[in-house]
Amino acid sequence: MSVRVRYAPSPTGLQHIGGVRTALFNYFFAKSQGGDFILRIEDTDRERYSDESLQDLYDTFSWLGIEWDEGPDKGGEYGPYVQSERFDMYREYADKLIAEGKAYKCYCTPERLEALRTEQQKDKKAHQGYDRHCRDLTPEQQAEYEKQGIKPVVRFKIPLDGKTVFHDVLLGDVKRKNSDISPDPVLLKSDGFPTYHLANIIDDHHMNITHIMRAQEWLPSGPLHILLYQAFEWDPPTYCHLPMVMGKDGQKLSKRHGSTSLRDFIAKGYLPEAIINYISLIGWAYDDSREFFDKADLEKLFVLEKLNKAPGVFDYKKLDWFNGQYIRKLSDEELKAKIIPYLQDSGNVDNPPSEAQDAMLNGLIPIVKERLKLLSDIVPMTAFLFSDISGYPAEDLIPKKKDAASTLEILKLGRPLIEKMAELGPDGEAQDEALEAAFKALSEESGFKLGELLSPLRVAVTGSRVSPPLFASIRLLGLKTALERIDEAVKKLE
RNA sequence: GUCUCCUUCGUCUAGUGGUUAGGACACCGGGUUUUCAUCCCGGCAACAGGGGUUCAACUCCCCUAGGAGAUGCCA
Repeated sequence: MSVRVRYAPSPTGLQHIGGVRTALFNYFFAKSQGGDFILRIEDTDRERYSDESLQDLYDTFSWLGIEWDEGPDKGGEYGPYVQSERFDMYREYADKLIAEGKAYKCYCTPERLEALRTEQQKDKKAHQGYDRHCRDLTPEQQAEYEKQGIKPVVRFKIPLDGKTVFHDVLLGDVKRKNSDISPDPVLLKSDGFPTYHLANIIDDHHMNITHIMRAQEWLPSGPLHILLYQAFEWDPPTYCHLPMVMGKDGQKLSKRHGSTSLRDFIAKGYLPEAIINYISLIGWAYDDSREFFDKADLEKLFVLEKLNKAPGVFDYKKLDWFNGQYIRKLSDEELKAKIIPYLQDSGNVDNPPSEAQDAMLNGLIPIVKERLKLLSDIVPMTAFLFSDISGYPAEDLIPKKKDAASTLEILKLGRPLIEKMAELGPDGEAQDEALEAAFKALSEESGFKLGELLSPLRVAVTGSRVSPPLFASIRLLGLKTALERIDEAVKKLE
């Protein structure tokens, strides 16, 4: 039987690292096995549902370049792939369970359940959860509740004794006493919608899903799901509970740890290649040394056997490092295309870029490429080219161990060389080398170190002690503006 | 509280009875460099603890401790 796996997100929020990791692992497993990857929308929570999250799902995966073989937008022979469109099915199966005595209607109000829960928490009762109040209602009692117009939920009868075991590819056999399983979970809500547990089992069965790969937070639901498969007399799929992704403090990754939604990562300028590569390495490793994998590699190399059991901490710094690596692998043209939107958003470049701006961009790419970690870094890194920089403190102009007077001297010494840069050679590396030679000569002649000579000029031109290479920056800025800035620096010191 | 899962450098990990316990990120130092970054070199740093099993345990078993997750008409 060929492998069929699914990613089944609920459109109640933005796609986040954890969900995407689960999707990726499912996808890579399917592809490595020559199987199919299916997308199913689990929109049974109509209170938290939002169109925006649904759109975000599509946007995120299209950005990642991950495609499913079957899904709402693609079709397929097992559709519909949206649970709200499979509504009737769930009701029928719930009724079937009731008829067979495997489930029952419960008329308890949310208020009663809430009160029950707080009381249990207060008393630290050994067993928490529903007290099975309605499990054995007489027909008369049921009729009474019905008469009151209470809309019941349908609950599953968890066996009172015995135990349930299921096999997990990663974890082995997971055993649990039935008395420890959440007492009689809700299958059908009072609004007629199924809960995750019911819909999930029914759909996975009908969609012929062979492997369930989901985060370990679902592990406690495993026995319940097995019991449900047994109740329907269906064969359960193979389970594999993936280690969870944690924040720095070891808790489940969440917003307070930093960005978690892919939308945030995209906005900051992470590349899909970096995200895919890094995320795939949380809880999975190929061998003892290889760490670069692209999508195609993982489609071939991913194996369940290499999965780790322990949860992994999401390391933003390592992701940054990967991103820098992937930025450097980009061609100048590719990087330029990716950077333009950031410059446009900041208002520094027109849409589309003017001819002059385009030329400037071409010159910019080579000098920023190995300095970028995030694409968005381009904005602060090049701010001096687009806006006034005169706000820097005068002290910044003064090199270490020097004073204002000698700095003034340095600026006056350096200015003529800059002014004549065009005469030293054509724009580009040749000019850089000639200028550098000129400054080295000046250094020997004047006794100032090369760094001491260039630092004040750098600050004068860029407003910062840290910048892209000075000479190239001056060419991009324009010689005229650069000289004006040097003159302003001189005034600042005087 | 109860149940379940987990436990190798700060972090991600390699390791399947005999290794100087390897790699990467981070960090620290050095080199290249007009600053920064890149790049190169070097360093730091781990088998949670205690019992077994065995000639031999990071590797197998048990206990303890710690961590996490679940305990919803959310998924």
